Amino acid sequence: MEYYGIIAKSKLFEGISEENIITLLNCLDYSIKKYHKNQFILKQGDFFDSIGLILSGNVIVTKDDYMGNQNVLSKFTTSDHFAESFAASKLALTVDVVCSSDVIVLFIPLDRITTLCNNTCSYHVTLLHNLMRLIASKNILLTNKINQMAKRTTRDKLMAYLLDVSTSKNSDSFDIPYNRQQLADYLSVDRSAMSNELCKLRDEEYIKFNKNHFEINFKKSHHI
Amino acid sequence: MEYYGIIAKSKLFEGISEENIITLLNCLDYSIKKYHKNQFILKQGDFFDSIGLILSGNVIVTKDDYMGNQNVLSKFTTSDHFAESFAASKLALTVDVVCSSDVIVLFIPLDRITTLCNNTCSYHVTLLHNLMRLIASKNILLTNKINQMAKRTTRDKLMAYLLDVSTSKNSDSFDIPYNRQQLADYLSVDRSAMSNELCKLRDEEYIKFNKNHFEINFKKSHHI
DNA sequence: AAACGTATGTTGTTTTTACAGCGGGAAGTG
DNA sequence: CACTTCCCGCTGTAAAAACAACATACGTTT
Repeated sequence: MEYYGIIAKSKLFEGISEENIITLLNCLDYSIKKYHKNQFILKQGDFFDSIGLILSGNVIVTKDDYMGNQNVLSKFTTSDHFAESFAASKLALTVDVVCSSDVIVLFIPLDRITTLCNNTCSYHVTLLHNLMRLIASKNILLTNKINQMAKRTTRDKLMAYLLDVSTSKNSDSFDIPYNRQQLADYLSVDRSAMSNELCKLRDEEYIKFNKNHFEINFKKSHHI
Repeated sequence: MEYYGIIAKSKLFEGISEENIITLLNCLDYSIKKYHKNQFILKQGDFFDSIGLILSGNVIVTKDDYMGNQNVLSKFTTSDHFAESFAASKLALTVDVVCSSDVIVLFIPLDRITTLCNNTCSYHVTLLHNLMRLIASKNILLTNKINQMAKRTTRDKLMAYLLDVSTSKNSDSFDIPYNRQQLADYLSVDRSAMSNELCKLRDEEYIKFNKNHFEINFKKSHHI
């Protein structure tokens, strides 16, 4: 296996050295599979009990809507992992996972991670904690996003988003990780309408911004 | 402790008998706290390392928006659990947890669940699996909801939701667990506008419905 | 039967959004 | 420099949503 470096870079194996990964993998009953471009790795409706870790290539997660359009929900690349929530939940997949290039994937059965082995190789617990932390963190992110998207107007969506970022960075002045188009996609609104709304918010002195740097000026206390 | 029955009913301890819960709790270094109505259990910004399991009473999860309004995000009652994602993610709370009645809570430190004890009490692993399954399942639900809410029009939101329910029930004919107002709240749209759109969809013969029973008539294949 | 509450559908008005299109500025490139 | 590309802001129009108000149906209570 020439892939230890790639595995070590993944968030799943964070904090575990390459040497320890070699030992650990022996516990994990892993398998490696190769796919061609455009091949399906997983299909909607499948049940799947393993985590996928991409050793090489790129995959996309897609979902068909009622008009038959294929929507890309997310993209993953080398060292990223996928399907962990489906494996852990034991629910059927609600999406497709498709190769956008030739791909090599390492699969680790989830129960080999959650059921600690007898020899308790010391980093097995780290892996379990990483997995749980990753799934739980995603949970928080998704909940926050829903809270932002649930606002009825673009203005309120923006305010909710900016307030969340401000809170997490613990400052009224902060950078956001998106440009305008990416932010609009994130909030699921039209870019130009959003840009317009941002400028109105600036003119009304709720916020200041320059490129992706923002300052907010409303934190609570607006009302007595 | 007169609460074993309540604990046994929780999803966290599903599949573990009351007797085994008594044994298991000894491993878990739990604590029990009592709160008055309107008292805060957890506040935004807190870091918290335990899972809360409600032994008695009701709590609400709230979040303040930029206008200072308190929005209720969810409600929990006896046998429900909360804060597991924050504990597992090690992230700061982005919400408040407040008592809407007098409340008694059982707190279990998360690392006592994820770090299995030496005597390996047999149901410790079940608890860990339950926890992971619950967090991962919520993850899937949230992802699906985002995918539905991300549609730009009420019509598309409805279609995405109904298609998801249909897929999960594996049938074109199914009940949904919401009345109109609840569905509108779930999709974060206006009830009457949504009701209107549902009727248009019916008139265009995309769907049929009666109360909370729906039949869909579009599944893919609409386009060749 | 009458009165009431709840859930749902309907209609008209106002507000907000999407959409398409354009222009200007910044950054990169030949 | 000339040219392209990308990003962002701006505008007008058409579509959609929110909102408010009311109608209808159905069950329950009195």
